[in-house]
Amino acid sequence: MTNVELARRVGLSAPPCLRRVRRLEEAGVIRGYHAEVEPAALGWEVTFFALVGLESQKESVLRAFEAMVAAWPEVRECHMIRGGGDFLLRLVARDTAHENALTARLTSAPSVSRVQTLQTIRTSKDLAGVPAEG
Amino acid sequence: MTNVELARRVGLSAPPCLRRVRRLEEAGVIRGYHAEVEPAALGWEVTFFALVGLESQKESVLRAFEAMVAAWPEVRECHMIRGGGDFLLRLVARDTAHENALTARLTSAPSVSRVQTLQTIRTSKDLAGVPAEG
DNA sequence: TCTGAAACTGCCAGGAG
DNA sequence: CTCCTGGCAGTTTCAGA
Repeated sequence: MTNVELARRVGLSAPPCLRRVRRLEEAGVIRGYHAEVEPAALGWEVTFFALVGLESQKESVLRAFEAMVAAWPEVRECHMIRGGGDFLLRLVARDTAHENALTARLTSAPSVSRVQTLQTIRTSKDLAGVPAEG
Repeated sequence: MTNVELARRVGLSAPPCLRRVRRLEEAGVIRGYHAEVEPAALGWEVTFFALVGLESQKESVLRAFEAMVAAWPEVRECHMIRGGGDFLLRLVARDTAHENALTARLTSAPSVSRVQTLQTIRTSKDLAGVPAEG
Protein backbone atom coordinates (compact mmCIF):
# COMPACT_ATOMS: atom_id res chain seq x y z
CA MET A 1 0.00 0.00 0.00
CA THR A 2 1.23 3.46 -0.82
CA ASN A 3 1.52 6.05 1.90
CA VAL A 4 -1.10 8.29 0.32
CA GLU A 5 -3.55 5.38 0.25
CA LEU A 6 -2.86 4.68 3.91
CA ALA A 7 -3.27 8.37 4.73
CA ARG A 8 -6.60 8.44 2.90
CA ARG A 9 -7.89 5.45 4.87
CA VAL A 10 -7.01 6.90 8.26
CA GLY A 11 -8.23 10.35 7.28
CA LEU A 12 -4.93 12.16 7.36
CA SER A 13 -2.72 13.94 4.89
CA ALA A 14 0.31 12.09 3.60
CA PRO A 15 3.26 13.74 5.40
CA PRO A 16 2.12 13.31 9.03
CA CYS A 17 0.96 9.81 8.17
CA LEU A 18 4.42 8.98 6.93
CA ARG A 19 5.95 10.48 10.06
CA ARG A 20 3.79 8.21 12.22
CA VAL A 21 4.87 5.16 10.30
CA ARG A 22 8.52 6.16 10.67
CA ARG A 23 8.07 6.59 14.40
CA LEU A 24 6.48 3.15 14.67
CA GLU A 25 9.40 1.69 12.73
CA GLU A 26 12.02 3.37 14.91
CA ALA A 27 10.17 2.44 18.10
CA GLY A 28 10.21 -1.19 17.00
CA VAL A 29 6.44 -1.52 16.86
CA ILE A 30 6.83 -2.22 13.16
CA ARG A 31 9.66 -4.72 12.88
CA GLY A 32 9.70 -4.90 9.10
CA TYR A 33 7.80 -5.71 5.96
CA HIS A 34 7.42 -9.01 4.19
CA ALA A 35 6.07 -10.52 1.05
CA GLU A 36 3.78 -13.40 1.86
CA VAL A 37 4.62 -16.30 -0.43
CA GLU A 38 2.81 -19.49 -1.37
CA PRO A 39 4.93 -22.37 0.01
CA ALA A 40 3.65 -24.96 -2.46
CA ALA A 41 4.54 -22.72 -5.40
CA LEU A 42 8.16 -22.74 -4.27
CA GLY A 43 8.32 -26.49 -3.78
CA TRP A 44 7.62 -26.68 -0.04
CA GLU A 45 4.67 -29.06 -0.06
CA VAL A 46 4.67 -30.08 3.60
CA THR A 47 4.33 -28.02 6.76
CA PHE A 48 4.48 -29.79 10.08
CA PHE A 49 5.16 -29.21 13.74
CA ALA A 50 7.35 -31.16 16.13
CA LEU A 51 7.19 -31.42 19.91
CA VAL A 52 10.72 -32.17 21.01
CA GLY A 53 11.68 -33.28 24.50
CA LEU A 54 15.27 -33.01 25.72
CA GLU A 55 17.06 -35.22 28.21
CA SER A 56 18.16 -32.27 30.29
CA GLN A 57 16.78 -28.91 31.31
CA LYS A 58 20.21 -27.41 31.81
CA GLU A 59 20.46 -24.01 30.15
CA SER A 60 23.55 -25.05 28.21
CA VAL A 61 21.69 -27.99 26.71
CA LEU A 62 18.68 -25.85 25.81
CA ARG A 63 20.93 -23.25 24.17
CA ALA A 64 22.77 -25.92 22.24
CA PHE A 65 19.52 -27.29 20.86
CA GLU A 66 18.32 -23.82 19.88
CA ALA A 67 21.63 -23.12 18.17
CA MET A 68 21.38 -26.39 16.25
CA VAL A 69 17.90 -25.80 14.87
CA ALA A 70 18.75 -22.15 14.18
CA ALA A 71 21.14 -23.51 11.55
CA TRP A 72 18.46 -25.66 9.91
CA PRO A 73 16.70 -23.66 7.22
CA GLU A 74 13.70 -26.00 7.31
CA VAL A 75 13.02 -25.02 10.92
CA ARG A 76 11.02 -21.80 10.72
CA GLU A 77 10.04 -21.40 14.35
CA CYS A 78 11.42 -22.65 17.65
CA HIS A 79 9.47 -22.04 20.85
CA MET A 80 10.54 -23.23 24.29
CA ILE A 81 7.55 -24.67 26.15
CA ARG A 82 6.82 -24.24 29.83
CA GLY A 83 7.00 -27.45 31.78
CA GLY A 84 10.61 -28.32 31.26
CA GLY A 85 12.89 -29.10 28.40
CA ASP A 86 10.33 -29.14 25.63
CA PHE A 87 10.29 -27.28 22.34
CA LEU A 88 7.64 -26.73 19.72
CA LEU A 89 9.02 -26.36 16.21
CA ARG A 90 7.41 -25.42 12.93
CA LEU A 91 9.12 -26.99 9.95
CA VAL A 92 8.66 -27.11 6.21
CA ALA A 93 9.70 -29.95 3.91
CA ARG A 94 9.84 -30.47 0.15
CA ASP A 95 7.96 -33.78 0.35
CA THR A 96 7.12 -36.60 2.74
CA ALA A 97 10.54 -38.20 2.36
CA HIS A 98 12.16 -34.93 3.26
CA GLU A 99 9.84 -34.66 6.24
CA ASN A 100 10.83 -38.13 7.42
CA ALA A 101 14.49 -37.26 7.04
CA LEU A 102 14.05 -34.12 9.11
CA THR A 103 12.21 -36.05 11.81
CA ALA A 104 15.00 -38.62 11.88
CA ARG A 105 17.63 -35.91 12.17
CA LEU A 106 15.72 -34.45 15.09
CA THR A 107 15.31 -37.80 16.83
CA SER A 108 18.98 -38.63 16.54
CA ALA A 109 20.20 -35.18 17.52
CA PRO A 110 22.22 -34.75 20.74
CA SER A 111 20.20 -34.57 23.98
CA VAL A 112 16.91 -35.25 22.19
CA SER A 113 14.87 -37.85 24.06
CA ARG A 114 11.48 -37.60 22.39
CA VAL A 115 10.03 -36.29 19.14
CA GLN A 116 6.31 -36.09 18.43
CA THR A 117 5.48 -34.89 14.96
CA LEU A 118 2.22 -33.06 14.34
CA GLN A 119 1.44 -33.35 10.65
CA THR A 120 -0.99 -30.79 9.35
CA ILE A 121 -3.85 -32.11 7.24
CA ARG A 122 -5.39 -28.74 6.55
CA THR A 123 -5.08 -25.20 7.86
CA SER A 124 -8.39 -23.40 8.28
CA LYS A 125 -6.90 -20.22 9.73
CA ASP A 126 -3.45 -18.74 9.29
CA LEU A 127 -3.15 -15.10 10.27
CA ALA A 128 0.12 -13.38 11.02
CA GLY A 129 0.74 -11.16 14.00
CA VAL A 130 -1.96 -10.09 16.42
CA PRO A 131 -5.52 -8.76 16.20
CA ALA A 132 -5.82 -5.16 15.04
CA GLU A 133 -6.77 -3.49 18.32
CA GLY A 134 -9.00 -6.05 19.95
CA MET B 1 11.90 -1.97 -0.52
CA THR B 2 11.65 0.01 -3.72
CA ASN B 3 11.70 -1.71 -7.05
CA VAL B 4 14.99 -0.09 -8.08
CA GLU B 5 16.60 -1.32 -4.86
CA LEU B 6 15.34 -4.83 -5.55
CA ALA B 7 16.59 -4.63 -9.12
CA ARG B 8 20.02 -3.51 -7.93
CA ARG B 9 20.30 -6.47 -5.54
CA VAL B 10 19.41 -9.07 -8.14
CA GLY B 11 21.56 -7.39 -10.79
CA LEU B 12 18.81 -6.35 -13.15
CA SER B 13 17.42 -3.09 -14.45
CA ALA B 14 14.20 -1.86 -12.95
CA PRO B 15 11.56 -2.49 -15.63
CA PRO B 16 12.12 -6.23 -16.19
CA CYS B 17 12.47 -6.67 -12.42
CA LEU B 18 9.06 -5.10 -11.93
CA ARG B 19 7.56 -7.30 -14.61
CA ARG B 20 8.86 -10.38 -12.81
CA VAL B 21 7.31 -9.25 -9.53
CA ARG B 22 3.98 -8.61 -11.25
CA ARG B 23 4.06 -12.09 -12.77
CA LEU B 24 4.74 -13.64 -9.36
CA GLU B 25 1.83 -11.68 -7.90
CA GLU B 26 -0.56 -12.72 -10.64
CA ALA B 27 0.58 -16.34 -10.46
CA GLY B 28 -0.18 -16.38 -6.75
CA VAL B 29 3.41 -17.08 -5.72
CA ILE B 30 3.35 -13.74 -3.92
CA ARG B 31 0.08 -13.69 -2.00
CA GLY B 32 0.48 -10.21 -0.58
CA TYR B 33 2.51 -7.91 1.58
CA HIS B 34 2.23 -7.10 5.24
CA ALA B 35 3.96 -5.28 8.08
CA GLU B 36 5.46 -7.39 10.85
CA VAL B 37 4.50 -5.90 14.21
CA GLU B 38 5.80 -6.39 17.76
CA PRO B 39 2.98 -8.10 19.71
CA ALA B 40 4.11 -6.84 23.13
CA ALA B 41 4.12 -3.26 21.91
CA LEU B 42 0.44 -3.56 21.07
CA GLY B 43 -0.52 -5.11 24.39
CA TRP B 44 -0.40 -8.79 23.43
CA GLU B 45 2.03 -10.05 26.04
CA VAL B 46 1.34 -13.78 25.80
CA THR B 47 1.62 -16.16 22.88
CA PHE B 48 0.71 -19.77 23.40
CA PHE B 49 -0.33 -22.87 21.56
CA ALA B 50 -3.11 -25.31 22.32
CA LEU B 51 -3.51 -28.94 21.33
CA VAL B 52 -7.23 -29.57 21.21
CA GLY B 53 -8.83 -32.99 20.98
CA LEU B 54 -12.42 -33.41 19.86
CA GLU B 55 -14.88 -36.09 20.86
CA SER B 56 -15.73 -36.92 17.29
CA GLN B 57 -13.91 -37.11 13.99
CA LYS B 58 -17.04 -36.47 11.97
CA GLU B 59 -16.47 -33.86 9.32
CA SER B 60 -19.41 -31.79 10.54
CA VAL B 61 -17.91 -31.62 14.03
CA LEU B 62 -14.48 -30.67 12.68
CA ARG B 63 -15.98 -27.94 10.52
CA ALA B 64 -18.02 -26.61 13.43
CA PHE B 65 -14.91 -26.34 15.58
CA GLU B 66 -13.00 -24.57 12.80
CA ALA B 67 -15.87 -22.17 12.30
CA MET B 68 -15.95 -21.41 16.01
CA VAL B 69 -12.26 -20.57 16.37
CA ALA B 70 -12.36 -18.66 13.09
CA ALA B 71 -14.58 -16.18 14.89
CA TRP B 72 -12.15 -15.79 17.81
CA PRO B 73 -9.72 -12.99 17.04
CA GLU B 74 -7.22 -14.34 19.59
CA VAL B 75 -6.86 -17.53 17.57
CA ARG B 76 -4.32 -16.72 14.89
CA GLU B 77 -3.76 -20.18 13.43
CA CYS B 78 -5.75 -23.38 13.33
CA HIS B 79 -4.18 -26.54 11.95
CA MET B 80 -5.86 -29.92 11.79
CA ILE B 81 -3.45 -32.64 12.91
CA ARG B 82 -3.12 -36.09 11.39
CA GLY B 83 -4.14 -38.85 13.72
CA GLY B 84 -7.75 -37.97 14.22
CA GLY B 85 -9.76 -35.13 15.62
CA ASP B 86 -6.92 -33.03 16.90
CA PHE B 87 -6.10 -29.39 16.23
CA LEU B 88 -3.07 -27.26 16.94
CA LEU B 89 -3.90 -23.61 17.59
CA ARG B 90 -1.72 -20.57 17.99
CA LEU B 91 -3.28 -17.94 20.23
CA VAL B 92 -2.35 -14.56 21.64
CA ALA B 93 -3.58 -13.08 24.91
CA ARG B 94 -3.29 -9.71 26.63
CA ASP B 95 -2.09 -11.26 29.90
CA THR B 96 -2.11 -14.51 31.86
CA ALA B 97 -5.69 -14.00 33.06
CA HIS B 98 -6.80 -13.56 29.48
CA GLU B 99 -4.90 -16.68 28.54
CA ASN B 100 -6.63 -18.68 31.28
CA ALA B 101 -9.99 -17.39 30.13
CA LEU B 102 -9.27 -18.44 26.55
CA THR B 103 -8.19 -21.89 27.70
CA ALA B 104 -11.37 -22.23 29.73
CA ARG B 105 -13.47 -21.20 26.74
CA LEU B 106 -11.73 -23.82 24.67
CA THR B 107 -12.17 -26.55 27.29
CA SER B 108 -15.87 -25.88 27.69
CA ALA B 109 -16.57 -25.51 23.98
CA PRO B 110 -18.86 -28.01 22.25
CA SER B 111 -17.29 -31.35 21.28
CA VAL B 112 -13.98 -30.50 22.92
CA SER B 113 -12.70 -33.39 24.99
CA ARG B 114 -9.12 -32.39 25.74
CA VAL B 115 -7.04 -29.21 25.78
CA GLN B 116 -3.30 -29.16 26.30
CA THR B 117 -1.81 -25.69 26.44
CA LEU B 118 1.76 -25.14 25.34
CA GLN B 119 2.95 -21.91 26.92
CA THR B 120 5.96 -20.36 25.26
CA ILE B 121 8.77 -19.29 27.56
CA ARG B 122 10.96 -17.88 24.83
CA THR B 123 11.12 -17.97 21.06
CA SER B 124 14.61 -18.39 19.66
CA LYS B 125 13.57 -18.52 16.03
CA ASP B 126 10.52 -17.05 14.33
CA LEU B 127 10.77 -16.80 10.57
CA ALA B 128 7.81 -16.37 8.27
CA GLY B 129 7.23 -18.39 5.14
CA VAL B 130 9.76 -20.80 3.70
CA PRO B 131 13.52 -20.84 3.03
CA ALA B 132 14.66 -18.70 0.11
CA GLU B 133 15.57 -21.45 -2.37
CA GLY B 134 16.93 -24.17 -0.11
C1' DT C 1 13.04 7.21 -22.52
C1' DC C 2 9.35 9.83 -20.64
C1' DT C 3 5.31 11.28 -17.75
C1' DG C 4 2.47 11.24 -13.78
C1' DA C 5 2.57 10.07 -9.11
C1' DA C 6 4.42 9.19 -4.79
C1' DA C 7 8.01 9.72 -1.24
C1' DC C 8 10.22 12.85 1.41
C1' DT C 9 11.84 17.63 3.50
C1' DG C 10 11.21 22.34 5.42
C1' DC C 11 8.26 25.57 7.20
C1' DC C 12 4.07 27.23 9.39
C1' DA C 13 -0.31 26.96 12.11
C1' DG C 14 -3.18 25.38 15.80
C1' DG C 15 -4.16 23.06 20.23
C1' DA C 16 -3.00 20.83 24.58
C1' DG C 17 -0.28 20.49 28.64
C1' DC D 1 4.96 29.23 26.72
C1' DT D 2 6.52 25.06 24.81
C1' DC D 3 5.89 20.81 22.62
C1' DC D 4 3.35 17.89 19.81
C1' DT D 5 0.89 17.07 15.66
C1' DG D 6 -1.26 18.03 11.35
C1' DG D 7 -1.30 20.67 6.87
C1' DC D 8 0.99 22.99 2.80
C1' DA D 9 4.47 23.63 -0.85
C1' DG D 10 8.62 22.26 -3.34
C1' DT D 11 12.08 18.85 -4.70
C1' DT D 12 13.59 14.27 -5.74
C1' DT D 13 12.81 9.71 -6.87
C1' DC D 14 10.17 5.95 -8.49
C1' DA D 15 6.47 3.36 -10.89
C1' DG D 16 4.64 2.21 -15.08
C1' DA D 17 4.08 2.50 -20.10
